[in-house]
Amino acid sequence: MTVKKRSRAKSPAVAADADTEQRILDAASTVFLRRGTAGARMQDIAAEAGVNHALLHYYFRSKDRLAEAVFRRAATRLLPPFVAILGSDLPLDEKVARIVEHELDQLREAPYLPGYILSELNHHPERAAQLVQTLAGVDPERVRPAIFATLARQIDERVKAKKMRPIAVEQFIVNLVSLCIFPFAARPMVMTMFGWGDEEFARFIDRRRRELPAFFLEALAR
Amino acid sequence: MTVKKRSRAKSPAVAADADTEQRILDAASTVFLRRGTAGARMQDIAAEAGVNHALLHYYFRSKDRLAEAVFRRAATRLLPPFVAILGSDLPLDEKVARIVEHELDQLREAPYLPGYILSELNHHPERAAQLVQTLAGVDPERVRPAIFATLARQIDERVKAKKMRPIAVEQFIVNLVSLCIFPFAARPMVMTMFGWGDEEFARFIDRRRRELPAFFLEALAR
DNA sequence: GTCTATATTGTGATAGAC
DNA sequence: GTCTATCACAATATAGAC
Repeated sequence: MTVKKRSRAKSPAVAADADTEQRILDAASTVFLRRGTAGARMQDIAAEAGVNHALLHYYFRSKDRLAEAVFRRAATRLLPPFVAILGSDLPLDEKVARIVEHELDQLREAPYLPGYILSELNHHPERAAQLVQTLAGVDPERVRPAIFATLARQIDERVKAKKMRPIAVEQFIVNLVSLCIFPFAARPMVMTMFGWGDEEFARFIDRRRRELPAFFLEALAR
Repeated sequence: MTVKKRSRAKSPAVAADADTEQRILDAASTVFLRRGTAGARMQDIAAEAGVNHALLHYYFRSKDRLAEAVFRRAATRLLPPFVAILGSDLPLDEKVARIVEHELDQLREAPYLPGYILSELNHHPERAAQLVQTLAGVDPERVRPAIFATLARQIDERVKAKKMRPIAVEQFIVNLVSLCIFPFAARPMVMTMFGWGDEEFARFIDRRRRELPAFFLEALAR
């Protein structure tokens, strides 16, 4: 059960090709994100990385550990920026605008990310807890109230100023995340339903990036 | 390659216990929805159904066919009502209200459905086409324009009456679907992030069911 | 129709040469 | 570090008795 610690002091002189461990991790991300953890084959990952499949075990010991590394990296890319913006002291409209722009820009480059994360969390809900800790770096019990307090105060101020209808913080967050992430998670369905190819979907997202902040903020205005 | 047609004329006299094929399909749904198609094991399905695993092959021949049957059934439950309401001649606000109520009621009973559908479609995008045909019963090229035309007309009328800001039909639909379905697809994440158990999530959905129509319609009002 | 027993792959993982 | 060869077992699938 003890984890064998390998010494991996790469001599920079030989590094003509990219770091192998990194290449494997990249390949694993590609395959896991497309096929899902359970559906992915170690052999396919090895082929994608252009290495022998024995090397995957040399570097990551087991499929489970490799999958965990990929999941951790994927989650780290998706959530922390969101939390950072939401917990900042920017004005509310600015937060919304930035989140929409950032998420849509990010996901345009990695459209499989949302589907993969949601899929993994549905099949392995226990990883959600680990995820929250990873993204916070600390106990979520301490991070959550901080974001909530800031956000709740901002909402409350706008409500008091009669510029906004009341809304619970949780509903606010879920609405915003839904509108940003779902279109990518449902990309195959959306494209088929509308009879789209990649370009049409890209244009759809472009437009969404421009119009979504107004849509969202208008929903709360009064 | 020919599919062996079995004769399955059940004598109603003996049907003390439930139809076995149905029991298997139900069990398969349960397991596939929780574990995903690739992650599910035929043995687990057999155990869940309380039958020998050889029977799964007797009734459904292979895991692939069983998975397809489950997927078809799941998709049939999720989408047709949505399309039906959207394509009806109800007034626009009524459509929104009914969709929200119906979807949230439905998904409260089957919370794994959205995650499962999205997951399967991400891993097997080719099934999306089959899905659209299944739900329409006919060529989607004929069904899509009909819904679009009705909806576009309704939106246009409200815009002309200065009661609504312009919005593309596609964005309208995706926004509505996002707000209804995403919270369930992201249920494990939402519950963990907010530190919720089942009851808190249920209350969250209850509240959402009441407030979402207004939120959505206000977003479009002017 | 339902079971037991068995065949047949597919796939993760390791040993050991280089 | 990287490869070849091989193991061990899990999982789908089938044969055949009842």
